[in-house]
Amino acid sequence: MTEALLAPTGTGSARGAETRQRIARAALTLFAERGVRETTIRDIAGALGMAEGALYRHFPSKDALAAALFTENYLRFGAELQRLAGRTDLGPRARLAAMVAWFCAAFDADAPLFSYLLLAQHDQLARIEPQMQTPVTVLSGFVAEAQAAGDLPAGDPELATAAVLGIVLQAATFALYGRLPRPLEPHAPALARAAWAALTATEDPR
Amino acid sequence: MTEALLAPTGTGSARGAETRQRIARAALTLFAERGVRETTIRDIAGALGMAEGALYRHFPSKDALAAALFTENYLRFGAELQRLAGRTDLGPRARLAAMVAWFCAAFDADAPLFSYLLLAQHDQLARIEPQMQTPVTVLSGFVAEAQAAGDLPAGDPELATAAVLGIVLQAATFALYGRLPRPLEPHAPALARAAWAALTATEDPR
Amino acid sequence: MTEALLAPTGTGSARGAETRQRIARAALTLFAERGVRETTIRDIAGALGMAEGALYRHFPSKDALAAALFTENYLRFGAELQRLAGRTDLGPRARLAAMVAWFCAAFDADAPLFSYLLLAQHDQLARIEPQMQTPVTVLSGFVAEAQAAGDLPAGDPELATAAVLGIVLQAATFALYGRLPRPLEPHAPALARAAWAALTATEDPR
Amino acid sequence: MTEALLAPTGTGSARGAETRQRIARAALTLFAERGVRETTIRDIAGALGMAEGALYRHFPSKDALAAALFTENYLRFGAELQRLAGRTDLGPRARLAAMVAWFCAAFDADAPLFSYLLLAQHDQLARIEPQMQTPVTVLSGFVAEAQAAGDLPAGDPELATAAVLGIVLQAATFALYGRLPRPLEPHAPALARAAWAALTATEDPR
DNA sequence: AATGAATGAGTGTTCATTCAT
DNA sequence: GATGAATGAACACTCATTCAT
Repeated sequence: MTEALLAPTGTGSARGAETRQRIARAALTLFAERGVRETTIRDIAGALGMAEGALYRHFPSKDALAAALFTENYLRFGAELQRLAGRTDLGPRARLAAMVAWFCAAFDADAPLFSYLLLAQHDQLARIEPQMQTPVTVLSGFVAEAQAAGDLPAGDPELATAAVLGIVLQAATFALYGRLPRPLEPHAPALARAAWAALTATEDPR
Repeated sequence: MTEALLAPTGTGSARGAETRQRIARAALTLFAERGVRETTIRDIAGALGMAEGALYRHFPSKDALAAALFTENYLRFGAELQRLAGRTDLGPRARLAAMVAWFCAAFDADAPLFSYLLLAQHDQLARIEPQMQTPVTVLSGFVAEAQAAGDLPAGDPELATAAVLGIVLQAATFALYGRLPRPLEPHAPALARAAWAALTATEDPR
Repeated sequence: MTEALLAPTGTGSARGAETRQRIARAALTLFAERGVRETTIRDIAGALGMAEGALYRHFPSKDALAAALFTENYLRFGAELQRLAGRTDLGPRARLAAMVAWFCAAFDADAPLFSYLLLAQHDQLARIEPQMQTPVTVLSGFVAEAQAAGDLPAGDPELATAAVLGIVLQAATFALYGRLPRPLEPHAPALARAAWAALTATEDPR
Repeated sequence: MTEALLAPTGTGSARGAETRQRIARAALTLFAERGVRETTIRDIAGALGMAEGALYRHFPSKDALAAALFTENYLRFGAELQRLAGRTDLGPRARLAAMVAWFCAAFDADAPLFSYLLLAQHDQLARIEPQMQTPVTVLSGFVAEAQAAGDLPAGDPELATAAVLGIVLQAATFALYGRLPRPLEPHAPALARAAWAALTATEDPR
């Protein structure tokens, strides 16, 4: 998961590509920890033990670094999730469980990346083209289709999407703040159960 | 809800208190919209039509303003929520529904405040003393007690808390980004249903 | 001449306007001496004994300062010259002499300004709208009209304009480098004579 | 004219000398277009399709390159001009005409070089030793001698030199900015006439 | 109380130059 | 000889904060 952090946009020299990866990694960690704005180029360079100016050989600006970090990985997350959402060999509940488990595994594999992409609020979202496939649109599409197919009770698909996404992301947030123990994946079955229950909740019994 | 934005810490002059309120309101709106770091004192002063230096008559620093805005309202949110959580005259499901509805109403009444307190990630959280009653601790306490009392199936109370909080906060996030229509309160019953379902979800049927 | 250096675009406070003038003057001197690019904000602030950041309250950027310094004064030069070019009560030779004398006086009154506007090569010229009246267009118009009216022998008006302008500006350049003594105005009659002779030069006598 | 751009100071390898020439040419073009300060080593290297570090095999620093480019060619210009000024077989007017024509031809042959040497303002001038023969000193010497010999009316020789130089250089400037069509050489006779007229202008007729 | 000019410590970025490969 | 990554000292600009008025 980590090796794909930043697509090889650069020169191609082995030295250069490796350095670019190191910069991306250090930046991501700091961005996730304190936010993009509160992370300085000096911080990143310091964490790597290199001069500030050196970073600019590998990406044109801090903004561009933050954007590349976001866009590329966000879309990759979307694609990976779509692969699970499209498993028509599985029933809807199993697909949902697979997606929930994927979120947990992604968090465990790279918490800073997960946090940067899914838990922080950026203006980076503005750079996402409306037709692109993101984790949110994949989840939303899955719910809408399942409702249309009668696999889920009718309801507002966005509200249902919010419920599923919220359950998963808030668990990750709790893990990040230490309210939940890591890794998150052991909790995946319970979270999937909760998510499915939320999706299938109907009128109050009276 | 709005009048209590910032407790009257100052001199006591009516004019002064009013000005302090106006500053708090303008700051909150900008903090919620763009974040604390990306809001300058000049921005706040400009929004109010006053000089930058004047703000320092009413609070000692930008950080102190951000902290006061957070702490006081966060704890007030906790207290208001606790009032609902403690309604032992109601059953657990009704209490949960009341809390979910309260979240929705709070969002509708003051979205910038809601966003600043509950959707943004700050270091402000670090200023909260561990024993203080916050929205999160109230919710967590409610879930733990209900599980202990047998009103909810046994399970990890933090995971269950995350589910409820996530459902509510992600709905608010969607509303903020325009994925859900406002106001949020009409969605409260559906959200409460989803939250209750998530709390009561048990083993996979086999 | 100097008081008009920078039109009062700013706040209006007496303090502020005066400081703006001091900044404009210091910047102009340094820009004329070493060029815009090789003058740093630190240089200007240092020459004034103030902090660098202070300059930014009075103009938005170094480029904007250089542009304002140029445009406003360049157009003012054009207007003052046009006043002389339009003195139809005088014959063409007298008008030319008046314009040459004006150039000399302008140089003597404010050599840095003269140098910045007329002797340096900037991209600032690009900011001048084509229809605006500049020293060059005024001179060119005068020559073209005089040729059309038969007051000057026919010929390429631009070439003739270049001759007059060159005579005056090169004298100023020599004065700047110490090849000619200052002030320049005592040389005005001789320069006017040379300019008139250049304008009226016709075919080689043979 | 171009081959002499930069004297072979280097190792002596044919390849090396050729590369040095290519660097000098690319640097000169950029220096003339935008100025020394606003041209980066990267720009030059980029224009040549070579790496930045490679340039340092051929000259010790950017400043040294700019200085060599200036000094050598400036003195060569002086020498070429002196050859014409010394043509005692010709009368003074013919010699002046030859020098004016030479300026025009030099501009047409290599406008970037002409511009860099004669139209831009550098500190490079400071590196010229006072006794060296430059275009300016040659012209000045010619005028002074002609005045002393009675070939020209008495007058301030520097003022007269400024007139001649100004006529020629301003015409080149106009050609550079597109106010005059290129090539310049067809204008040489008219410019020579104007220059001679300026040199021979005497008292106002009364 | 209020104003807004001034300060000073940063911030992102540039670039001539060096140097390991 | 050539490459391009790395350095380090600027540079233009920002902004929380102070202070004379």
